[in-house]
Amino acid sequence: MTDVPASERAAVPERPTLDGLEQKWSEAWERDGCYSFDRSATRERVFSIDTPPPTVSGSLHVGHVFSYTHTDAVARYQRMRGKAVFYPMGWDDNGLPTERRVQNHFGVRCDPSVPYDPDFEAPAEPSEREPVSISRPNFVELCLRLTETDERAFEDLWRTLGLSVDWSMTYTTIGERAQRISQRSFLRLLASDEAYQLEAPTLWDVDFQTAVAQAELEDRERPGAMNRVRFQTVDGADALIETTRPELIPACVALLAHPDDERQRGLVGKQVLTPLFGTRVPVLTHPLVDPEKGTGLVMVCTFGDLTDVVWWRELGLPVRSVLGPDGRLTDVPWGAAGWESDDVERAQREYEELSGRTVNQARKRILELLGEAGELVGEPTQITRAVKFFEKGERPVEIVTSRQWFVRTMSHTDELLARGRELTWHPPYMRARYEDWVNGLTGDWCVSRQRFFGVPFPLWYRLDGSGAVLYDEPIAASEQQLPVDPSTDVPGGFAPEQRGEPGGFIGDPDVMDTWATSSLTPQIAGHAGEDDELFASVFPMDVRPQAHDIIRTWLFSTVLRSQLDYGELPWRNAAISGWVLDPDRKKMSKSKGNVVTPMHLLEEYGADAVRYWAASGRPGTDTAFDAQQMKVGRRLAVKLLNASKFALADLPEEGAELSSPLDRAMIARLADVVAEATSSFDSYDYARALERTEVFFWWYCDYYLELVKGRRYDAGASDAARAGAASVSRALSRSLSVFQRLLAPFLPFVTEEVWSWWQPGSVHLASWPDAADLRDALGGAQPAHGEQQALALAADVLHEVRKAKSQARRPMRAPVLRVVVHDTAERLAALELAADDLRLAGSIEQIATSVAEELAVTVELAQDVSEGA
RNA sequence: GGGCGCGUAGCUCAGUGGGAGAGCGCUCGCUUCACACGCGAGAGGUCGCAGGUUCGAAACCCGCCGCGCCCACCA
Repeated sequence: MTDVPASERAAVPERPTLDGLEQKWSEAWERDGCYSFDRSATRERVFSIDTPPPTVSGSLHVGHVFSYTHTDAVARYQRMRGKAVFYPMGWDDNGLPTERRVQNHFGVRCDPSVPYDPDFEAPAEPSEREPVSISRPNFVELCLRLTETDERAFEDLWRTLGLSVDWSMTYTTIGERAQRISQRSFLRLLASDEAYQLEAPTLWDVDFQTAVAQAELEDRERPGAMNRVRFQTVDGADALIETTRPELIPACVALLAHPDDERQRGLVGKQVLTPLFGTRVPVLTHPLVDPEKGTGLVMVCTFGDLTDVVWWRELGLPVRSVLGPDGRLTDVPWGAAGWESDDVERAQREYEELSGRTVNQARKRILELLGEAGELVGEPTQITRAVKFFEKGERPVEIVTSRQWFVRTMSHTDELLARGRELTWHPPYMRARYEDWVNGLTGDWCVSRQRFFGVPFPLWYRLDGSGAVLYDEPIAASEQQLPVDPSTDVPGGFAPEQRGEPGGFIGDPDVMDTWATSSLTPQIAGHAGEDDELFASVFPMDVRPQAHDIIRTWLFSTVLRSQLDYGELPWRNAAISGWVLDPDRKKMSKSKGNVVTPMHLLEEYGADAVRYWAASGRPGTDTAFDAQQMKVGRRLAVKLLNASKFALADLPEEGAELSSPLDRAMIARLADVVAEATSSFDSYDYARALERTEVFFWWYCDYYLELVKGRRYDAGASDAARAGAASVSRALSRSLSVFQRLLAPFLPFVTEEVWSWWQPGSVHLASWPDAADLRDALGGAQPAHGEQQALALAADVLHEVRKAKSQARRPMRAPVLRVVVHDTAERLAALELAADDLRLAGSIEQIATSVAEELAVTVELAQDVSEGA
């Protein structure tokens, strides 16, 4: 700690205030490059953060403020520990939400087959009629234009909140670097056979008409009807099944029973005819069939749900697909190979009633047809069941056969589980979510999406002489070309005119799953493969902060990509934050309409106050939104202003000694608090660090300051009094410096303000307080046990005196004739060390003592007597 | 169905083997020389229920109940 000459100190304001601190200091930090990453630092001196890039097209809400404050507190702590903190910001701007907004806002539609138009101007007004078809690069340009405003709104918020981000390191997930790195990583996966394409049953959203991944599914409760339907064996026996999806009867490929189900024994091995369509399907067995469910006999279709896929694959069943990518039933060639029927004419006739209809329409119609044919047994049962939805979708996902790109995960699950155990989780139990997810994976990661605003696959395909696509011969871009957009760029060896021509080429029309890019944030932020020096100094990163709901997506996929690219973890720690719940303990979400936007909170309570509320939420724990806590935070900030003003009114003389017992004892306690805050921060428990600091700070203001105030004002009467006053001054400047720094990670604005009153430079670049230094300041020897007892006992007695005055309805400065303290001889001896301070603090004329088993205090007010406990 | 977490004062929560705590809210008091954006004091709890281990359990073990989240092959 450096004492600055009084002439160079900023004056302590007459009336300190929190107003305007956000703007004043965020401008100063930007101007001074306070949070610039020190590129000269080697890896050991770096603390690197894999910042979550917020989805900029989503709404800003207090949940953002909550978790980003947690990370910022840790970042500020590490910076004060002397680390070069690598803390970039990213914007997640690629993906579906942006696409939808661009389509509506500009009245355009992306068509990857349209060539790029460099002179394209977006329509000023969206067309009333048909949307304009534009090329993918043009569409992406519009997306970028729209996201720019969103990103500014986020940046404003982050600056007002006081995130100590190095804004020169900002990246976007659709930016050129992100595209290049995503494409490069993909090409390498392709070369090492970790990426492959396959035509297979794929989870499919019929509205967006794109493949989706297992990780993007969620269950929603939906009402449905369970229908009992009659199949018949060729010799006329009934085989009853129950189904919620009768529209898939034409796609039925088998009936299944459990191998041990006696009731079905007569049917197993036989052929049955599908109702209405007369297709012969076998009755087989599979252990996954639950004999307790329905009739014990289940229909397998291609494909009604994921279980169908399992049965289809394991039993080697044929594909009979009736569902198109738009969610409507397609035409079907009854009588052709694979579509055999005992009554082709009838099958055609019945199916014409369904063809072209949506799933729901077809379901309704086939139930009528089955009813008319007498194949419906009994009344349908109304049930509620969980149905799989794409998390951003509006209709249930279907399973459609299509050609997609996959990244291998199933062959790496053991490595992924091992990496999960290497990673330090905060809090530790969050690892279970990761392990559950890895253990529950059922297939490789489908990374291709039939969308537009994303990173394209850097691939083209040859066309044969008839113009058919030769998917098995992809032409990969070279790494030097990246990033490429195959819908516009041309592969080596071809001319632009050959696009789409027989013998020519065609670009891969798909883009990558948004997580395929987000899973590379450490590489993107660290400029992997493009700035080797930087990347080496930040990777593997120290910490990934994120919320628990995206462990299965973001965290998992990042671990996977790092494992595939480098064979190691992308970071050492995962700091998992909870959610912000509304006061009714429901998750805040746009759809529930319970979202609280943060900007007005920052204006009303101040950034430090909002941060205080956020930092009180413990790692991993969901926290209810509570404006009351922000008021408490504001109180703390105001208290720091005033306590600082008090302490700085009189800085210590050169050579002032910490001679007084209470001062020494307080400093010793403070050293313990520093030690605890430090170890809490080291294990990412910012909330504990704050709580311990705060509790002690309030005690310090309420008891310590009151106990020593009198001695401080009483300076000058004698040598002893001067020494006593000098000791207070020394203790105040010591302790205040420590409090200001302990609170700096949480309340960056007010701490910077009070620091500026008496210290050079930024508090955020000052060194974190050190418990050993504080103890050294006591002259080597720890305060004696008696000094510690004196402080505790003086506080207890002061409390009793205040109680007596309060109960007598007298002012706190009302004089006390006599206080009798009853306690053990040892403790009474200790109290003697604090007697002078106590007398001044309590306006006490005389302190008498009496030996007793335990503490009791008698207070005699002037003209009044009151008993204490 | 499996897993994880939680259950302590009206509210939000801390407390991992030995005094049941904090803040807010509530009540009462105090124009106190850092702070009325303040200060002081007080009331308020069967620590979800039941059993066990222990000299001693809010904490450790077993079971149950309730809430939340994640996962699942929900026909």
